[in-house]
Amino acid sequence: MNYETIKIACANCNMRELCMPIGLTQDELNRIDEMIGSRRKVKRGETLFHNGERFTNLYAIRTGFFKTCITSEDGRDQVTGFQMAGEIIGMDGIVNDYHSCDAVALEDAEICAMPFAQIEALSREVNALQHHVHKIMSREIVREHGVMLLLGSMRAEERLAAFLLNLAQRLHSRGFSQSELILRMTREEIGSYLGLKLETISRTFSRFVEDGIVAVKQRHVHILNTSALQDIVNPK
Amino acid sequence: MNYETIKIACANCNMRELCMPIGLTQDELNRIDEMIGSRRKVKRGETLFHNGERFTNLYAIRTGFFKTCITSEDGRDQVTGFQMAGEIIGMDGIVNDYHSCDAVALEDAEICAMPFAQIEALSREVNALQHHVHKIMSREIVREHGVMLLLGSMRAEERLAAFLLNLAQRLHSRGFSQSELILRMTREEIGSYLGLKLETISRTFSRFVEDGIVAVKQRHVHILNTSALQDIVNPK
DNA sequence: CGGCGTGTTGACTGGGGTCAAGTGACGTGG
DNA sequence: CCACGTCACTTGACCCCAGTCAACACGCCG
Repeated sequence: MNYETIKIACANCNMRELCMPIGLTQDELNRIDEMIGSRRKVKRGETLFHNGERFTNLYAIRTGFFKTCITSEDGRDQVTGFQMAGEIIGMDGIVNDYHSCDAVALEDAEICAMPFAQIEALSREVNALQHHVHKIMSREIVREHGVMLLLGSMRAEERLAAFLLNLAQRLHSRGFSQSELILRMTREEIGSYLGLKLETISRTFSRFVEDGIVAVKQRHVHILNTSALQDIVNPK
Repeated sequence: MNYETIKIACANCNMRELCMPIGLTQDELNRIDEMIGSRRKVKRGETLFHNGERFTNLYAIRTGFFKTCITSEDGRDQVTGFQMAGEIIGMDGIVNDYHSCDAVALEDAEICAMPFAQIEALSREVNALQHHVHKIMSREIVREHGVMLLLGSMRAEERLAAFLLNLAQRLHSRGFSQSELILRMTREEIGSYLGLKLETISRTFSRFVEDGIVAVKQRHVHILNTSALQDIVNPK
């Protein structure tokens, strides 16, 4: 049996509590299940959608890790976020019916494509779904406020510390260790997200290692002193 | 008759095409009218809502000018946006039922408070309203992507040039001159938004004046050479 | 008229960018 | 299984843009 054809119901998906509203009736869950058009694999390096592509779906990440990035007219690149299992991407496309950023898999991934027209139709009938969609978009707006604060007023050490804490916290809430993590992105991609150059990321990692705050071996990061990181982000 | 009590119907509001979906029937428009709870004045310097306040409404700006800003634990301040007539604010509050930023009037303003619960209820029945709400939130997400690009990869001149062009464009689409504008915010607030210090804003303005790109007299800005500004934003 | 908030300008500093060299991990193909 | 090439990363030297600190100017309002 080809794994790709298995239809895993939302009801049985271990990401459900992250990407679906809670407290749905069985009937409502079934209807959402029907809405999910296709589950698809995206190989590392492939794009799930790209700038200029017609918008039709939101995507729920089942497994894997993505980055989203925009490119300005003159070729500047900016990573706007890193997304992991249970998170929803594609909302940039709603406003103009075209995506305005690229979503690239940083490791092999599986996603659920959810036709947005059907999300809208169903959320007219299932209040919890409607409110959930609003919350997801609001959450993204608030997250971006935080990134603006980081980009607008933090120094390199503070940015990287905040980045590591955020990643660790999100991984932890998915059942992974809160102190050990594997970076799925390059130093350059971290730098782009944080508004820094890759050399600065590298140097800042080295300083953290010197100070005994983290241990770094390639993309394996071990956070040795969480509160020191927190003190860097929020100097008293 | 007290002006504050006048109820101006959405149907007659000259901001309608900016904050409302187009193509509504008269009946739908009337229902939206009923939804608008209160029209209220906010004096310059007053806050419309603030961080930590319970979220109940979205607000449509009828007249006036606002800034939204967040404050980090250690007291850092970041202006996350400037909003003008026809724009909707308050969407940060949806995700947690509490606002996570402050909205401060930079000039005397009038707003329409729209109870979000009623927006949700009505948008279950009026498809155009539902889609409009989604588009507004998506637009905000995309706008913030642009700010991230600006903060993450632009130099001071580029940031200020992009800021001025954006302001001028938005004012122009509201029927104002596309070359003359009055800044409603201080240099410090511009700086906060652009991730720069007020001295840098001041110096960059001076350089633009030297180069004959703009004329500046206090908060009155006259854009003399739009394409020069565009070249600064997008160096070829 | 005087005081304060806002803006301008100068001198100096420093954090992060730039450029360059070198190292190490990994995958591919012989 | 090893040689090689590529890509990612690290580190150093130097530079420059924006931050910092400080003095001063201007306009507004009491």
